[in-house]
Amino acid sequence: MKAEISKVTINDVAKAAGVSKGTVDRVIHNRGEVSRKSREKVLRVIDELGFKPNLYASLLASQKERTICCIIPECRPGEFWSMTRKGIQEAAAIVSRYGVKVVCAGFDQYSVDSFRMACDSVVSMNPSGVLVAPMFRDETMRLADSLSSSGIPFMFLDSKIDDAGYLAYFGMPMYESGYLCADILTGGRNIPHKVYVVRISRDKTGLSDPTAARRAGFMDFMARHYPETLIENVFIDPKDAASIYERLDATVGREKDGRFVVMFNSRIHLVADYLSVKGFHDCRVVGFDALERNVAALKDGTVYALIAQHTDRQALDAVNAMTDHLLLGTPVAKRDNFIQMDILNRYNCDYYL
Amino acid sequence: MKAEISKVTINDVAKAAGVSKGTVDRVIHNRGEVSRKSREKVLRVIDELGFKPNLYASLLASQKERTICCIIPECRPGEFWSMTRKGIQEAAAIVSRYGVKVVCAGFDQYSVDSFRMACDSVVSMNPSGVLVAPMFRDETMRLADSLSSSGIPFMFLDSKIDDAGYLAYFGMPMYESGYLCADILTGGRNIPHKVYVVRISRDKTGLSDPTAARRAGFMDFMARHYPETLIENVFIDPKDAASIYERLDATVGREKDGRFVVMFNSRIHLVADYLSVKGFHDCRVVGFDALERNVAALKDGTVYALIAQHTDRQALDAVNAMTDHLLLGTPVAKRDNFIQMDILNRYNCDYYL
DNA sequence: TTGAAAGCGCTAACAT
DNA sequence: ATGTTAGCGCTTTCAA
Repeated sequence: MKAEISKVTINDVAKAAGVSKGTVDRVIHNRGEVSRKSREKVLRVIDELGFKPNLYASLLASQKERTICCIIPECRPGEFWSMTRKGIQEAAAIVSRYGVKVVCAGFDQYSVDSFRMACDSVVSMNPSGVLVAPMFRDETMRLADSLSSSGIPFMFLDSKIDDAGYLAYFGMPMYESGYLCADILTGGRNIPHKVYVVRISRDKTGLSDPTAARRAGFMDFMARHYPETLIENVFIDPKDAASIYERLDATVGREKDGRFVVMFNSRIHLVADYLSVKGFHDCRVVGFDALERNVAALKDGTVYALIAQHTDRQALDAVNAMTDHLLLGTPVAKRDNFIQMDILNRYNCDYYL
Repeated sequence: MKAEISKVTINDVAKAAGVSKGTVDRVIHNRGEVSRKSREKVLRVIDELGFKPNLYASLLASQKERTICCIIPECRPGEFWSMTRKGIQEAAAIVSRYGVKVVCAGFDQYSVDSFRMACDSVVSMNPSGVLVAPMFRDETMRLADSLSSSGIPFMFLDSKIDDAGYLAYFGMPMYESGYLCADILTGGRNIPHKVYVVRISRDKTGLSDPTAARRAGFMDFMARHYPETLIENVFIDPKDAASIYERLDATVGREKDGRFVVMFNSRIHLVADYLSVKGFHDCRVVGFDALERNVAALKDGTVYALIAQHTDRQALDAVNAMTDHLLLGTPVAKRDNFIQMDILNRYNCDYYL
């Protein structure tokens, strides 16, 4: 939202160009009905005088309303997506003053059907712009096509699909975050004998795994710097607490040479719970995202570090960018907006939001 | 800037309360001339209808201009304060649309006189609000008194003076940043035999040292976790390159047991230059702030980590908060706004801004 | 193709 | 103490 308030008004322009306000307005919004001659003259005068329309007067007069739809996973308080939702809320409050409404269409991140339904409902609303967390590739492509053909701009949040014609992307550089994670996990210790990568077992196939790139970055770092270190995957089901303990007991629990554990999603607190209950204190544990439960584990020393991102700010930026685009017709400043990766430990986490 | 756009207008309120727009307006801005009875009625109706004045219509109509003055050190590109200035610029562009002007009064951060002059010039402008980096205690108190007695609100940036009646503070938690710094410096290595603290020698006395609290945090951490470690202060003059090398040669250069070096201001690049020229690669170096030259040293491996803060965002937040306060009369959301401390290493610095 | 005029919601000067 | 009215800069009919 960069438009400068300018002292030059549409009246000044009209006078200087020898036409009426109406004509100037028609030129500004190129809605035709203007002779080439007047058009050129007005354009020249606008340039000479440095006229910038007053956005607020414009909004006041037009009383136009726009709607931005967000297609975002549903979640419970404290879960990953709640931060994003918070950012969207905040943004909604701000842009409401420009006559822009923000509405969310939620979906179950483990259900293609629910994603499809969310997409359909959004398309049927004929929104001015769309923000979407593209959890399912094919359905996202369908959505993208549908929106594109209606001339509705859309942006990706958190992850992206490159060959969809998105207006902008806001998210973390995933591969690099895995690389960073490996550095932190291994930094300043003896060479780890083995690293446990705890993963969520997904029963459905066809789900796009948003952390795949992160895992790749991690593996590349390890292969390069610690080729001798063993990597063992441990699959758990987040909904089945008992089985988590079982699985971890059979793996991490048996380790004798110093426990190194990572997770690439936001659920490291599951591991922290286990370690804490078992009284394992000699571990090096690194995870992602500053969920309350993760930060608690950071503070009590069970987790060594978290790699976090301000998804709320990310969402806010996205909504703002979309609003700018809608109101000002601004071509977005940057197409791929990579958020910074924040390293959190027990000493700086208190000041993280 | 949270005000919701509301469908209820001042006309609706006037009608419902059985008075005129003028009276409603008087009540809203409590500029007297209203009978108790009308006043109460209007207030009740406002509450019932949930009326929120349309800020833009209001701004449009009143054509009022306000000025925020910033008293900030002068600096060259790439230096610490240039980030802050950037944030102020950005904020200025945004709030200009609310008819708020932002002007900067610069000063030489090593000269009390120049600070005093900046303060005086600001006071004489009779600004609507003031942002100040309180580098000199006594002069800042003078400024605070003067502003307070004129009813001009002011905020502190970067550091603060507790017993001045500031409206808000935006900055880093300095003590904690020193603690964090010590943790990073010592983390995952053998116990350091000695740590070199490189400091700027200031010839003038009476300067408030903004990094004193940070140093205290650092020392406390060391005393607690590494009581055996020696701490040696090395004073350098940033303007005298030759003497820097001399001083470092005589200290850091002679170290045999692994070199640990920190600086508490933004000039760690001076040390990095030295180490790099000398070809010392076995060092653990930690500094502050993501200046270009510091980040360069981070990337080439000379510096191990930087603790950084987004002073641009900080400044932007401050200007926004002041604007809100001026326009909406909002009591600031938080008085002490501690910015997060960002840990930068070679793997995440590319995405830092 | 163009101009004139009536607002949008609010402020402020002027009446009463 | 209160109502009336003329704008603020722009959009949008409606005529011409």
